Amino acid sequence: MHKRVIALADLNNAFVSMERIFDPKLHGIPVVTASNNDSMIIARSYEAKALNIKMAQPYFQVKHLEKQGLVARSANFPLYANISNRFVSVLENFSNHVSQYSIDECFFILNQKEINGLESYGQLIKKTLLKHLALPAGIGISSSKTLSKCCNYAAKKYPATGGVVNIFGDEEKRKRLLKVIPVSEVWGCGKATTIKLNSIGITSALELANFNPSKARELFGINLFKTIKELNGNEVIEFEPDYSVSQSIIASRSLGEKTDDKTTLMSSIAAHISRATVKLRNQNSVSKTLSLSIQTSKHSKNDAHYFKQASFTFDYPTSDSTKLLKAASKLFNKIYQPNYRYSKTGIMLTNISSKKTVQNDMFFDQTESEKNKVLMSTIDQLNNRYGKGALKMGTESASKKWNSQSNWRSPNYTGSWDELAVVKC
DNA sequence: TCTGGGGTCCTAGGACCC
DNA sequence: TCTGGGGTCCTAGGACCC
Repeated sequence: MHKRVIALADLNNAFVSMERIFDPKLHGIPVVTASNNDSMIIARSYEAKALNIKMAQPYFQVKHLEKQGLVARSANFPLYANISNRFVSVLENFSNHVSQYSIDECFFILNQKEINGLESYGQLIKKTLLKHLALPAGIGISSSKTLSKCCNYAAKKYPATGGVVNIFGDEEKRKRLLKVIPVSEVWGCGKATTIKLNSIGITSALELANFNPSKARELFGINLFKTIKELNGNEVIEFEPDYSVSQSIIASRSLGEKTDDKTTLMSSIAAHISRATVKLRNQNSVSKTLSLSIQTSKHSKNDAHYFKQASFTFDYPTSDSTKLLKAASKLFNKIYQPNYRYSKTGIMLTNISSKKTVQNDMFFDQTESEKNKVLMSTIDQLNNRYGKGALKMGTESASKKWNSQSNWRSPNYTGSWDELAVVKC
């Protein structure tokens, strides 16, 4: 059976590398990127990893390392998204089939008969990313997504690989590679699966690859079955799922300060509705179900934990912020309890369908729908022209107290005319 | 004192129907 | 004096990913 060449490009320490493009001072020193509220570490430079800083570690635990030269940046997602698009563009020069998997990873298909060999083609791609975008990357090449993930693991872990690992069509290499990869590092094997696999004596990726697939299906479910097939070089996971239309849209934030003030909480919820519906309308979709959640910190030892979620299903799917806000307000009053120190609010839109395919029956108020459609597109246009948040719903502005901290945010170099990098020459 | 935000898919269990 | 079986739809929750 003919096999396709499935490659993966994965940016090294993506957010830190992206910050370094615009601030050369950050090279060669320990740098981390902090999540919203500057609370958690979501990217680390090699130097930061060497200081034993862990992924997802709370920042306050490593703050003392600032004395040893640690530098923090607040996450700047608009900037990262922009650079990510350029990353995809570069890869499109090398492959006609590029499928972006995450902000820093792309799968792509290569021609098996690549003239100078797949490995040197991989090196060329890596060099081009470094030259054009100043982004270091690892390249994995094999015949399945899961194997290419394994290749990438080795490309990063073993400098001798030169950052490119190609095992396409090489059975011996595949076995050697999988032998040195712990099963916990296999794409799709999380904590729970790893514990269960270890308990039946499977600790390496190779042992997993040799595990009976139907037995695995029975004990672990369909996903591990697929993983095993993929580890054996079979392309099972769909190459190009449609990422352009989300099936659920989430908007949530930790609050800058814990509070039980209803106005503040509702104001944060209104802002979530705004962001979520813009995204919904941009993909030409409507949603039938709104869920809302409020919660206190899971980690606080002194406070009682409270998490409550409620949802509402509309008679007709909608993308109208005002309708969603009204529903959110009702849900909020249903689940709100005073005297808790709330730390986070969130909403989720589900039951999403394309605007075109929605069928309305004779009771649907067409006039009102048209009126709101015009209002929504006006809001979107004004926000596009004058910047995000230029026009807001009343509730949104009622309180700013929930806004989160980001004290070390780099400028939005590529997304805002006011924040372009200044080059002196 | 201080622990993110955004997704996907699968599964189990309840409601309801015949 | 004894508790069908199969199907569908929905929801909540879990596991995983970055």
